[in-house]
Amino acid sequence: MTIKDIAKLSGYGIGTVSRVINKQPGVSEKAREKILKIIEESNFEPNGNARKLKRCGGNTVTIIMKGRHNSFFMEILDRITLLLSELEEVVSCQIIDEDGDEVAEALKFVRDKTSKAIIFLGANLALFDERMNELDIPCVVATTSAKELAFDNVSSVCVDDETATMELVQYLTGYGHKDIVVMGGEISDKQISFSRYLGCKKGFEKSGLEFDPDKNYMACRYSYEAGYETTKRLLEKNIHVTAIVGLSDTIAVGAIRAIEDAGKKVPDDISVVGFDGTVISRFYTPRITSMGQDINSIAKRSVELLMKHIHYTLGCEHDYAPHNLIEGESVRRV
Amino acid sequence: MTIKDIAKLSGYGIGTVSRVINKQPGVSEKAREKILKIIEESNFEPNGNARKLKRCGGNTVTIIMKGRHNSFFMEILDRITLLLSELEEVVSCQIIDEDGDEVAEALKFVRDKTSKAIIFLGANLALFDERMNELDIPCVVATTSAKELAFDNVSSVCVDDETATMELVQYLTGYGHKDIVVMGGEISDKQISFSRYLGCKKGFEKSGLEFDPDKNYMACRYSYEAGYETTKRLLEKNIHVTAIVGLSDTIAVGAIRAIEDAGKKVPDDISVVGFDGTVISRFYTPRITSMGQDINSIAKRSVELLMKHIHYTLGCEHDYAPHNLIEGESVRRV
DNA sequence: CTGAAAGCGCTTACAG
DNA sequence: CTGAAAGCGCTTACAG
Repeated sequence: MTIKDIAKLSGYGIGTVSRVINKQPGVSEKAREKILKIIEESNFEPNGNARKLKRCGGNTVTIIMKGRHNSFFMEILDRITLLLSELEEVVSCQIIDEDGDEVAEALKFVRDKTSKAIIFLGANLALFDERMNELDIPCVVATTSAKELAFDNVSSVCVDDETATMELVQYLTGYGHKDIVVMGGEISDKQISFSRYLGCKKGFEKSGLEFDPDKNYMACRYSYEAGYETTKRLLEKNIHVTAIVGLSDTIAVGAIRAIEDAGKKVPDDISVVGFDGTVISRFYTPRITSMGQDINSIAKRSVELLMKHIHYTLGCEHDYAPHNLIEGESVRRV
Repeated sequence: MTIKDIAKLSGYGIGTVSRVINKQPGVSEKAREKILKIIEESNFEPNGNARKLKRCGGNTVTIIMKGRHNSFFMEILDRITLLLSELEEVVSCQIIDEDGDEVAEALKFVRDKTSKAIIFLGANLALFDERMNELDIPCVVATTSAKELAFDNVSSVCVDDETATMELVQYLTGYGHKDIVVMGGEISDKQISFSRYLGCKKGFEKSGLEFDPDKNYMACRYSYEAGYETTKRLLEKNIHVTAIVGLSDTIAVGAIRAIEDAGKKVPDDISVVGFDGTVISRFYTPRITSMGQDINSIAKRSVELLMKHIHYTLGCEHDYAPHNLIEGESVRRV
């Protein structure tokens, strides 16, 4: 069943049928009704590939999500997908490895002419290199700031990671903690982890504590397993620690599990805080105090910015979404 | 940059270029080399939409995942994606609501001619109705058995939910539990929850306990929140319960949280077991005893069956993947 | 308001 | 082994 069949069946030409399908003006009410009826009856759906070929590209909004075990991203993905489908956008999702190359992935979709816009859920800015010249469709990076990139088609939305992390550390020092170890991503100035690292440093310093990277910071992937292993290594060193900052809730969960396995209690022996404010932080035992990222804002603004790009081709914008500390039961005063 | 440009640049015709691109025989080594070199230099990528139009359909394997907060599905998705990309398949993922209509979603991809095959991650068989006539591409349903459907293009892989659930209940009764409440999905004979429900029943009966649906089974969505609320309601009833079976790890987590919030302890006051064997069950405090589904097997067999369909168009198969109990710290003897 | 025709960028018989 | 041509199913000026 093609547009040609519908034309024949309706007695009109394929041009008129096409106009009806695409809700274009310049068709008599009579023709529209008749054609619509026939389309309805025959269950006709235009061939997407032909349309995309003719239109020189698809109209799918592609979401590239980095990391498969990231419930924080999943929660954002959930919101974004919902918002986009309310706008009747066709959305497709690609999930790549935490260490994957999101730009290479995005390029595929551009070359393949299927996507009209891309949302990156997580990003390593180091990968946003000269290949971006080819990536000439609207993009939004969610949860990482793309401000310094200064590409005119790449907007971004994220929380102020530096400030949020600083506040998280200060929260602990406010409870009297001095021996704090922070566990977060590899420190590269092109990654989100770097802002958080700077935030840690500031948090320590503002609280009058010295920040020694070797002592106070441990690189750790954002997973339960990594949080567990890193904490285990820390505990084996047998140094005095009263609080651990996991720069994701997954790390915090792994940390708590490792502490318990070492025969200690959270928060009685060691306090633990997380980052992201994902659902598990509210359902873990003990509830985990976590720096919550405003998932709704991130999703909403990401979609808004993308739509702006798509419809008005304005310059790009870089927004902050709110963060706020969610208190749980995993911190005690020392 | 099109195939025409490559033809001009290389001095050959577009037919020859096309043959080179598609690795078809009947091209001289000389021509192949020259054309390949030019394609390389110009960074040319054939227009996917034109190819798909010509070939009467895309070659994407589409995965339709039901439910956005399902880390069990995410873990399977992870494996399947990996396996498919090792086979150099193009894969795309659609995430729909837990209560969404996966068949309607699949139909979109068929009508749109983008997918060559579909993997359903989770399914409500009630939706697999006469619309399936139109869904005439290879399909695999993962985690739900599609055996009774008897469509010749729909294979399936899942654990033996009935037996697994029975064993889970028996595990508890083996530890002396008699007052057991099971929390699982709505009981409809077209859903996975039904097999598990039957398994419960069997487990009770085989242990010499009466199974009263009103007393021993509570319908509950597969989420932390639902597990929490359902358990809260249960505890408020103030009936004697020594063990709760959550038919997903998320339900079990919610249950534990609710029990703790009621001032009781797991497993001291109430034992809790989960289902799925997801990562969180191993990192929760206490570690949750859970009926593990063999994620690797499910993923591997799903991909194998799909490939069989795609390449040999054999009849469909319905496979069981292994299940095995993972003991944690959430059960005590009574 | 409507239709005939060109053309999007490929693939694939067909003829050489 | 190679090229010219038809055609996949649409959209969109263009002419009427």
